[in-house]
Amino acid sequence: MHHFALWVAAGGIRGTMIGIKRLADELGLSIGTVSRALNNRPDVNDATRQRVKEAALRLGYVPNQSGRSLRAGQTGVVAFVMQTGHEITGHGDTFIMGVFSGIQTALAKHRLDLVALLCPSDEDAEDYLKRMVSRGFADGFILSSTQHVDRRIDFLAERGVPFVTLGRSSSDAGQPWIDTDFAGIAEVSIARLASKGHRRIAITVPNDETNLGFVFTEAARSALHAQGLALDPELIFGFVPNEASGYDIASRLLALPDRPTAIILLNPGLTIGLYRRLIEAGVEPGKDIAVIGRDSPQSPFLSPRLTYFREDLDSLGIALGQALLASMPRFAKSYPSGVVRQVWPSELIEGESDGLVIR
Amino acid sequence: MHHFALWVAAGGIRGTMIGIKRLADELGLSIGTVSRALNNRPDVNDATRQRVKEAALRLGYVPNQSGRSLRAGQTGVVAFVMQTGHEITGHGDTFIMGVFSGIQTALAKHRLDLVALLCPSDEDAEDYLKRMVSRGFADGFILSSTQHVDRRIDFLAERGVPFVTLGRSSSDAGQPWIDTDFAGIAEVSIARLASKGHRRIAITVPNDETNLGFVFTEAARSALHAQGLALDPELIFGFVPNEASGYDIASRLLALPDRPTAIILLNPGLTIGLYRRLIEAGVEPGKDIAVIGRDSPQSPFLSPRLTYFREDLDSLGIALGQALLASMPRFAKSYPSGVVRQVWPSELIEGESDGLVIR
DNA sequence: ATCGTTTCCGTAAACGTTTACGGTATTATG
DNA sequence: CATAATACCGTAAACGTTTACGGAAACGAT
Repeated sequence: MHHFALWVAAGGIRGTMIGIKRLADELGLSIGTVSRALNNRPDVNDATRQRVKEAALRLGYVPNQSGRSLRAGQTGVVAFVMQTGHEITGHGDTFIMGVFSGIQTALAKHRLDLVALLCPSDEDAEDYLKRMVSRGFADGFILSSTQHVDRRIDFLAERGVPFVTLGRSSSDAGQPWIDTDFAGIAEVSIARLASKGHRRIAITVPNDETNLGFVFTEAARSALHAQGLALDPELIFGFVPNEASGYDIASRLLALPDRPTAIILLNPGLTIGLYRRLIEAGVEPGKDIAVIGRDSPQSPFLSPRLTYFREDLDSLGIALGQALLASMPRFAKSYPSGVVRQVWPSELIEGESDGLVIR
Repeated sequence: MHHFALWVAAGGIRGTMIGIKRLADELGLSIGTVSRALNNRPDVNDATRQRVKEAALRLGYVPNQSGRSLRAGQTGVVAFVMQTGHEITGHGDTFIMGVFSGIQTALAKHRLDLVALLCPSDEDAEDYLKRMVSRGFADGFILSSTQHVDRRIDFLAERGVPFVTLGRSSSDAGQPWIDTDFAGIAEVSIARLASKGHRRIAITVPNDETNLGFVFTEAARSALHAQGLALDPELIFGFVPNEASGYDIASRLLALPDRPTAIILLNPGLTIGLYRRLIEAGVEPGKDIAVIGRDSPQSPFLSPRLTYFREDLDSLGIALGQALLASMPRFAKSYPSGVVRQVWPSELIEGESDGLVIR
């Protein structure tokens, strides 16, 4: 049986932590020599180095991060900042996981670790970031869900902290960013719909100040213009990034006196809610209305098959990671100079959901 | 215009970092007094304390984390450990975000920060954890996706590091855990199906060594036994936690000479893939086969409506956070003693997908 | 006025690293 | 053999905090 009565971890972290001093004692060496041996400094005997490394491995010694970063002024950590709850919501977990994976492959070359910083939903995003930066939590930051005006960007730039953003912003401190190619999405989808005779095309934009809403609205406007169409304000549907919002949008759309014949869903989460509501109303996607969406784990499995835009998230993550590395003084030399500010292409996966042709 | 040519962050982190020394100089005080003032120690004049706090706020001073944790031997950080890619996959992002939110409310009382540690998919999970623990990254750890035998548990217990696991394991070091009530899910769903006349009920279990597969298999076996039924090995479908796997399971199921009349999906991601494949084959969920699933953001919007089990993730997260706090020496006194090892109840949401009645 | 308390603050050590510097053997050079 | 160069290692300072300790005022009581 186990000691159910009082399970309080024995010594906390420090209790059993094995430090460089302990390792040095074990070897009969000074801590200086041990440190140099482990860090592959030139002025240490090869035999000694082997001996030290062997002992370190045997005793499970790993340099204490606090000590190291205090001395070096750097942490070896890169932080991806997101907000609990309302962040990647609607994209499904594969979105963020794909990006993470890419970032990590970029960071691995320099033995940097990626962690996700979770801003509580009841704390101000800017305050939280300030706290984390000032505390010296990481050597570089990756910001997501960038706002139209985003004071976090100004703050980081002013502090001289290396950072990149996933998503551009009108707050521009000259920092690198990578963003979805919303212009491309607008052009391709609207041209496609227009060629099928659609003239009333609805779009969806976030309800809040997320910057992509501004970007996409403009992109859609000019794409429509290029087809000789106008953007009807009545056909701009605000959303929050979840499934219920898609359901709600469908309701509003169906209630319209002059219904659109097509809709472009900017957020993947919307799709299934919209589908559900349409089906309830006996309106079949692809047959009675055209729907174009974004990628999510569910996208390939919807019935009727969804037409959607897909991005290569892994390579996006790699680019994002490299952009950050290029702006970190230590690593900049290994990367081409010049700020990365790049829209990332989307590929159109053709399904049945936009099959409707207006004669 | 901006300086596009060479955007390398100015001084890195340290360059502009304002430390306690700087703050003390500014105030004409010693660093000791400043520190005491900020930490609400009794032996400092109230007027001085106000002056210090005001100046700290004005200058944006935040104690450097490395210095602080080096001195105190604690970091003020709790780490949720997950694996990039294969972790929460299939559950949708609301699952993990709900849990995070709960954990954070529990931690907020003690001003602890929650971060997510992302083990790269190409690194061994145990090695990664060892690295993070030894480096002193956090004061406490929350492990997820526990394996049937999970050496991480033994390691943490041996090191005396406070930790809890989300999901039990056969590796038992007496640590606290919280897990889904798989027995309850098995009993309720199987009793429900049996009462509708089902006798060939298929179940799904993870392909890998994830512990919940072992737990659920046994739970299902005894729940079936209670209904006078047996668990047919042919009706145990292995899965990986994603949508494509659900599609695949449906294919295998349809190809069976003696098809099951019902299936229980243990992972939410499977559902939509299974639905898709069934619909392709002209087999309608709820009419031609009974399907019971788990909660995901999509669950309420599937057609036909899914019958599924839902958990209150926020309260689960709170309990998980409190369990961890109770095992941390600093905070244990604020929490009831006794190890938390708890299965978390699920609620059945009735839909149409299990409507099929066998006469 | 003396002495004991209390209040407040400065000093310095410690946490675990890394690294500049200096010192002692060892080897090379004349 | 004497000297210079080299190889290797120990010493100590520094990073930014927190906190035990001690000291100097200010205050209270006798």
